[in-house]
Amino acid sequence: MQKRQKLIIIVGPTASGKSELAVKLAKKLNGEIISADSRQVYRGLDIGSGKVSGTWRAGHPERSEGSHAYRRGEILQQKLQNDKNKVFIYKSVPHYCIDFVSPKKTFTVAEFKKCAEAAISEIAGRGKIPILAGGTGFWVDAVAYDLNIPEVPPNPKLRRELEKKNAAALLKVLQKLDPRRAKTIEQKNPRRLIRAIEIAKALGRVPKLARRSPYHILWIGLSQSYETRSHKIETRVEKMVRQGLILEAKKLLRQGVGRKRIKEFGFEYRLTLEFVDGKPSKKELKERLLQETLAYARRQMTWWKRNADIHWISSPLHLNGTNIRRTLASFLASKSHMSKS
RNA sequence: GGGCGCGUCGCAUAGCGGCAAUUGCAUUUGGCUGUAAACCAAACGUCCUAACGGACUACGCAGGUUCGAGUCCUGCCGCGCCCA
Repeated sequence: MQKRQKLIIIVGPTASGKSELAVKLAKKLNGEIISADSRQVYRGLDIGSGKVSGTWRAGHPERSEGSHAYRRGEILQQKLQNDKNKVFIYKSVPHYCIDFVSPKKTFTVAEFKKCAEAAISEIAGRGKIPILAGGTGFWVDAVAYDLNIPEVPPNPKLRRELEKKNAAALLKVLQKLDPRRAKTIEQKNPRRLIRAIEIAKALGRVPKLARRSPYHILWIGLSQSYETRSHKIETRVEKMVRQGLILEAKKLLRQGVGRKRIKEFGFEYRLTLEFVDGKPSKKELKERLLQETLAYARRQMTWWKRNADIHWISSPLHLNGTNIRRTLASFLASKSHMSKS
């Protein structure tokens, strides 16, 4: 029987300190980090997505000599586009799958999955331990459970066509194409229905979702009390606005990213665009940002709550707690391979 | 002082005399098969019941008309606009 690759996964709601914990663990355990955040993959979404501020480095992640550091956004980045070994460095720890896609493109879960898997075997191949950290539940699970996401790329033309129909009509279409999936799907969710039809048209039917676990995983979750969370989020919102969330949105506009596209990058950007258009005041903007962020954190927790494998800790600082320390130690001592199998 | 209009469940809105009362936001809970910070669902006066359901309290306040009033009438209070 083949030994499974070890993987540490860090999850938690926004502003819980995932990045900090990931870096801490990476340094302690000689690991490298894979980001699992659906917006931090894009270049230019820095403040609004809460991205850490790192630099790009060409060459092998471990060979510091002969490699060059580039500040994000510099022209030299173009040179890096073709460099397979480029790596995003934050606090001297390499980060993968972050800050490398044009915001004009759409980067899907399936692409992320490939990116993360490549990074994991890359890291493991060098004898280091991969740490997957991020707030996008679906993306994390896609990797953790090797979800067999159907190989059907988005079909914009079909989607545009289907978007004209309502949920009931879409359901009828799906029922004809794939009655089995029609029974299990959320029957009032147009987005899901459209996607299911898209898959069914391409493959005949929607394949059953298989959940495997190709990795030996240690799940660590960060959670805090409601008070701590709202306090932290309030601080984060203030900081975002101060650091130039509004300028960032304007910059995206200037770069020719469409308004509709920008709104797809989440409520921060949607609300900021509304502010730019002069609807709410700055005070209202902050209030709404706070409100939306709290609601978002709640939804994230809904996703993680049902995952019984997660070891919850309340702060990155509590890594020395007896329980988590023991768990970590036995995980590291367990007999899985560190190198790729 | 005169004329008009408005006061509804946190906020905003709807409500031909049959109403625990519409819708949006917020809130709470939950879901999630290539948009996932997206998208979708449920609950949201109080109490009782496993449930169908029932009881009570509610549309600024006080009266009145009516079998029945958020809805009509009178007065009061508060708010807004216009004329003085």
